[in-house]
Amino acid sequence: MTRPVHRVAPRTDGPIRQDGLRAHNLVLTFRQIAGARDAPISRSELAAATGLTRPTITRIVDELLAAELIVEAGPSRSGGSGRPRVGLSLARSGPAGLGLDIRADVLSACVVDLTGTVRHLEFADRPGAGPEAVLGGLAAMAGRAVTAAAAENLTVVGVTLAVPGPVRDDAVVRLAPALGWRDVNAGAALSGRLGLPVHVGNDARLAALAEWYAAGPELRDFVCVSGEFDIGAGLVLDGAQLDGWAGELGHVMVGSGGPPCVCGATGCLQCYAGLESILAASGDRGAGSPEVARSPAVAIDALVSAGDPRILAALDEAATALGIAIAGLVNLVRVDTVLLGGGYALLASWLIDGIHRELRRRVLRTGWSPVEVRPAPLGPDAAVIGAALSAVDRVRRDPNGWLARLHR
Amino acid sequence: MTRPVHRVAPRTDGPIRQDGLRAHNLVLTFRQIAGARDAPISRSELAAATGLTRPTITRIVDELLAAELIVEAGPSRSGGSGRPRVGLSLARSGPAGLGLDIRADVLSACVVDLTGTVRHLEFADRPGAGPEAVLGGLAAMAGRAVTAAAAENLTVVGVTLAVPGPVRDDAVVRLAPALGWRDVNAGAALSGRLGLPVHVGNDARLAALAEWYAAGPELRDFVCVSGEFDIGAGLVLDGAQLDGWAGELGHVMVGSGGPPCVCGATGCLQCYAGLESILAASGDRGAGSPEVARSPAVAIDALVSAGDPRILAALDEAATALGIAIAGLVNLVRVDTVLLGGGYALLASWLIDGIHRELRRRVLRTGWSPVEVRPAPLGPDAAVIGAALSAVDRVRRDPNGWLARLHR
DNA sequence: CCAGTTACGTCAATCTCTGAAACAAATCCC
DNA sequence: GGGATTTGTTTCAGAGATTGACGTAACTGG
Repeated sequence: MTRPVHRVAPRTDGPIRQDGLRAHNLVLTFRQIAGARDAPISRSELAAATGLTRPTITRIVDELLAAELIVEAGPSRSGGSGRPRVGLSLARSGPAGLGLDIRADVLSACVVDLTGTVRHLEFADRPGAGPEAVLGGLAAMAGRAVTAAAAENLTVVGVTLAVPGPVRDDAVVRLAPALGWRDVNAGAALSGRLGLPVHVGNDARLAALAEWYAAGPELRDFVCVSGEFDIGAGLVLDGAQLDGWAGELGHVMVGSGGPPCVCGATGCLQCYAGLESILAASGDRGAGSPEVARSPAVAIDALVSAGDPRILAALDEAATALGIAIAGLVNLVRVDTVLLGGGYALLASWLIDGIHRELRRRVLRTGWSPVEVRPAPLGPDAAVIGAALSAVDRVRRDPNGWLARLHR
Repeated sequence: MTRPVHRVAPRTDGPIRQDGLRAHNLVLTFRQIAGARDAPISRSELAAATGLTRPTITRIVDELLAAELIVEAGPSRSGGSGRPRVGLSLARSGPAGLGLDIRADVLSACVVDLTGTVRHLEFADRPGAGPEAVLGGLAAMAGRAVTAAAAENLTVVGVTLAVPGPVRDDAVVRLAPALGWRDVNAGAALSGRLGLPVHVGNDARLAALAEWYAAGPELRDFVCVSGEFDIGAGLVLDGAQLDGWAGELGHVMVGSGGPPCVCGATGCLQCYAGLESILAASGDRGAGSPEVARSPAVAIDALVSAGDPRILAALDEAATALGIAIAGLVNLVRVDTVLLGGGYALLASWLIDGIHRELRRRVLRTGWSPVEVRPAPLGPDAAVIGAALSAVDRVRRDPNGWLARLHR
């Protein structure tokens, strides 16, 4: 029986030589182990799942064990007779990823190990001034996180910073209106301070990665809509995240007229369904205050609990706008699930019906294959966690790099 | 120097054995030859491009020559001294693909060879009645095309039918309002009559494939918007077509109110920018008549030439609507080129400015990386040609299947 | 306690590519 | 015409990887 995994097949570009073959099969085996997640997988099962023979699996497993990328669990058998199978699973020590995130009023840092488990999660107030101060704060947090990781036998192999906005070359923040950043080379700045490779990624994309890990392999085709001020959509399609996906959902047109968006156009989704816009539409009460800035979703939730009728109307309007934008997305991309992430996770119960209504109206496909809309379990922390996962994911995708490090 | 190719890397899912290695390197070499297109490539260049050694290339090339998948061109050298290099290029006989398309009032069939050259293109009136009559007409055309291909030493290895609408399992037409079809298993029906594997694909997707071939390897990230009544968008991203891309652009919302669309909602792009809608908006003159049905784009063009002011207004409105929808798409997917295909190719000069205007307004990215909009060279025939290409593409992607056929 | 069963490890055989070298072929340049 | 140059073919030994067969380990059930 083939076990489900996130992605089995390594991509081999270029010629394969004998050693390339070896590397390929090692990656294949490793991913199978990673895909097994909670349930440790035995050597025989690996042989069946990968199509390799048992001797080959033995050799590869030995190599992975020597590198301490995987560990042998105690003998665990499902029932039959015979020698019990030895479970193999990812090591909980060794390589780790460090994620950083900048939210409205708070910085966060997160360390995950190879298994995707969160081992460290820390928050700090966000320094108000320009990029320099923020990057300094992030670097300090990152330093603390690296030592905390080392104390648990974890080696941080890479850092990823999540930012709300488009990114160029995995390093330069093109434009992040929520931060007031424009063409900031955050990758180089942090990399210089930390002495580690730093990638910069879009927060919605990274949030989708975290939700994907958390949800398990059944979730193969979905978007995760998230954001506080900007609205982004992370995509997983056919069990993979897509290079070339921009996901700037916030600037999809959902209505005519209205106030101009930061982008200059009118009718952008953000102006109807951004959390700040929802607050403003509900009567502007408290918008701009510190506690609202810290978490506008909580502020909205509080208003709802207080029974404010205007916030319900604003949420309804936001749901319609989100529904229209998501309908456009779902018409273009064949996903079967929509996760409401970030701040929307908290507000999902007031949004889902309205979104569903628009999807049913505007997406032909819902007639024969329904689209599910549900809150994303990780909520606002998804982006940091996703950033950390993306950093360690490089080892997961190609463990040969980690092996090479040991042979030196 | 590495030559540009559409996609160099074969995707190898599953384990690689020693013989798999051999197959992999053969595919690699074959694709390099296919990618060279017009300019034949020599064995030495292949060695340099693939990273394999010359003896290995010699062996692989011998195998491909024996299978008659490639041919040696006359000695062609670029200038230096020494023995002239022998150019290798794809054979113009051997495997071929057959494409079928159903347009408003006309059926078409097309045969392309391995090189992607159109070797046969035929049109026929579309029988009016239900799916059965249409499929019968297609089967008859397909039969003629297969014999015509055989006369030129071509073996049709697969058939693809293009339909305007979503398709399930490469075989069943989910819904094609323009044809009045719903859940028609066209794949099984045609396959039964022809005795060949028949796949069914979305016309916009296949049109994008054809335009991609025609444009050459520089075009790596684009959408091709096309359609007569329905509007679809085919996508090529990062040099590959995407499984999971639906591309139903026609039902993206671009305005509020207006008449209800066939999908039930209001404000769909199709209602503003469908060719029939443009005609209707211009004063409904001749809409529904046979010559308009045969080619609404030609009818529109004729009105423009006649200096009708209302058609210009309708085109301007259509351009704005297209611009809004395409802006939404471009916000989600990082493409740098938009091709106006199908009927829009003919009308491009009256549409491009309006589309550009909306893109500049609504797509953040245009500030630093401009998006080009231009007519698609193949126009309305792109879908049939793309269908034929997609059929022969299976051999191009994995020539080992064709080799195995010979060894039997 | 022993047979049956399943899991895992070891060994020679086989396959493919590499690298070097020698060689043949075809052209350019002097 | 002869030398230089580049391309393509052939040969050989060698390395690396997988396979297939056999042997060993460990547990269940009677």
